[in-house]
Amino acid sequence: MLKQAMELLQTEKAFNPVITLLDWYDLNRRELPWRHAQPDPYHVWLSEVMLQQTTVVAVTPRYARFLERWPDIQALAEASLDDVLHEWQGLGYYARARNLHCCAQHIVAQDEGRFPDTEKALHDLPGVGDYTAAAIAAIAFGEPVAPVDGNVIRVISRLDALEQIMPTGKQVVQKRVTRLVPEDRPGDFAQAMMDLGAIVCTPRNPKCEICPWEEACKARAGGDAQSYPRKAPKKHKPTRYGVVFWLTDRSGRVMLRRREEKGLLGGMMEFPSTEWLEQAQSSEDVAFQAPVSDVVWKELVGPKKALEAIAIKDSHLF
DNA sequence: AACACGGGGTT
DNA sequence: AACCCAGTGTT
Repeated sequence: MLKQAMELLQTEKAFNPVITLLDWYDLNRRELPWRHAQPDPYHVWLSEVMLQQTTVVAVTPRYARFLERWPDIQALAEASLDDVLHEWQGLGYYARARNLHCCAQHIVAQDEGRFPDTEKALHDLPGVGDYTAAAIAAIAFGEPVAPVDGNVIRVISRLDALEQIMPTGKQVVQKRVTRLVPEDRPGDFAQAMMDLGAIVCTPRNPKCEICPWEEACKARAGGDAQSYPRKAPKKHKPTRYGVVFWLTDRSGRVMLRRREEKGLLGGMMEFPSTEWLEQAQSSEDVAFQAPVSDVVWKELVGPKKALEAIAIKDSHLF
């Protein structure tokens, strides 16, 4: 039929964003430790949780160590929470490690070790939200769903020049990207979207010249891709200042204290410090808050950088 | 909708 | 020094 031939011709010529993206992904496929042809759900789960708010560079060596120590979910379930938290040390968001351990025990005990295999079931796990449930479902089980993270929000906002304020308008992105998911390669599509956002469609100075979607991108056409996604003005977070105390005894041991069980870094050890206020305190106020008073405190001038590192000046952290 | 939760990066 | 980045859970 002539009509069919015309349609075929058109589909061949028309720009197909999904095909174009998957071709780009296949050409640039990065070999990462958590990439496999037949991904182990446990591996995908661990990598996705570890990658929450954490860079690939930071995750790569830690992921390898973690799997070496606990190669499967049974092994993780048998580990002590303390060991898991120590293995997680330095990665931040320690609730992730607690949830991981809790999930492992639950799955091994209640479900005979059978890993939840649908987006819906995955979402019930503590520490697995919208993004991670969709990511595991697509990558490990081939379910045609689309994880939406910051990368995907950025890529889709630019593709369609969405004026919705993000992340409030995340639903619009979710619907749009879900329509794009190819039935045959949902996992590759998910990873390709995130790679595109991480490598090409970056928050600042996006590399539009090498983007597989350049000709389709509305924001690019408008000449200001970087201004997407639209965002609400952020609240001011004032810097807070404090002093950390470094106290050693004759054998060189350093004084630590344990934080409250609830709240930030609950139950973990820290250096004694003053309150954290928006204005630097007087030396009298600092001395009053010192853990011991019958010593002569010396201000560390040389290693001040180290002190700053310990103090973590970032206002919203302390 | 706003905030808490740690770590990293760029300007 | 100031700013940006951004999943999950709680409120």
